Amino acid sequence: MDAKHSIAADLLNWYDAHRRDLPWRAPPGAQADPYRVWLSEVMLQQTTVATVTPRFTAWVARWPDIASLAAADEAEVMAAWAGLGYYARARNLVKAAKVVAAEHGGRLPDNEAALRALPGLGDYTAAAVAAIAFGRRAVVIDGNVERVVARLFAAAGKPAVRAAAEAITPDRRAGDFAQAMMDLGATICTARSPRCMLCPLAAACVARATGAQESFPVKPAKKPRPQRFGTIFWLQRGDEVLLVRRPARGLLGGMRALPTGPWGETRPALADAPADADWRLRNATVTHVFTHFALELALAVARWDAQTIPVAGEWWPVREIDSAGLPTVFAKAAAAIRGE
DNA sequence: TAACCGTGGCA
DNA sequence: TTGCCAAGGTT
Repeated sequence: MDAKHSIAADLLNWYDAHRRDLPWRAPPGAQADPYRVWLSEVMLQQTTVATVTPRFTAWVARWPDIASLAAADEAEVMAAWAGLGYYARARNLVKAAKVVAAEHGGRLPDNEAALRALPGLGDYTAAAVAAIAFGRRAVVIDGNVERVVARLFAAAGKPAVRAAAEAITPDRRAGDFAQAMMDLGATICTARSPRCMLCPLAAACVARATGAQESFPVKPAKKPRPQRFGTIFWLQRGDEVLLVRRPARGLLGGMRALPTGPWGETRPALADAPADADWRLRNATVTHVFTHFALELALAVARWDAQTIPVAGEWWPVREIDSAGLPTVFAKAAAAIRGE
């Protein structure tokens, strides 16, 4: 057995003894449900296992298979995703479920290329589903694999990492191999302070040999995060507050929301209010950090006494605001206004 | 290619 | 407190 086969064998042996028990994983040797594998992979995109686990369980209780998801009410789906972030994932889940229902007989395609063509499945997710759900040999590269492989071979740059990952991916048990790499990356070969003393691959690790494990993978410098400002408009009629639906694309796309003016580089006042009302600006502000900018929101509050609705939207019971499926930034604003 | 796209936990 | 980090994808 050569060195590269030995890596896969050693890793799989470690996996058989130390694999994490996760709700989307089938018991050892059993066939995984492709829908659950797909759903978990999408939920786990840039999202921790701890965050995903309860959301996954609730999701499959509500939409247990692809057919139910393809027929789901999109507003309910978006509300169910609220708080998880990267909301295009939820929109693409429904889109892909409809494609699978209409064009694939209701079953996920069982090969990487066809999976890759579905919305929301990129190189990583298509490979992961092909390997984990269908036992295909696929080169699965996520952040964990990139880190593990970069350290194992002191590989710098994505092409070098991919070549190395391709070389060590076994023909058999490719799905277990991928999950083993991810478990190793999540529990042993961590980004900070890796536990090399516990690593089943330590003897083969090039970076470890020179003490350079924390220098891999090589990360590009990050750009500064700009500051933006905006105003949230809380319009209350009796015990209800005005909620709107954000545009289908872009930031928080398709999500229920509190009305807000545009977010710019200077502090706005009461421009772009959804109604001509007696707006009062609160002293407190709400801050929220997105991936690529930080936001400071002023809070404007007014009453609305007419029976009409000033803009396209809905009156929502304030007492039930937590069930509206608001993204976190709006949930924060609602909590701040109600708490005062 | 690089910008855009969320959130919560942790050192 | 601030920045980093987590099973990435789309345009």
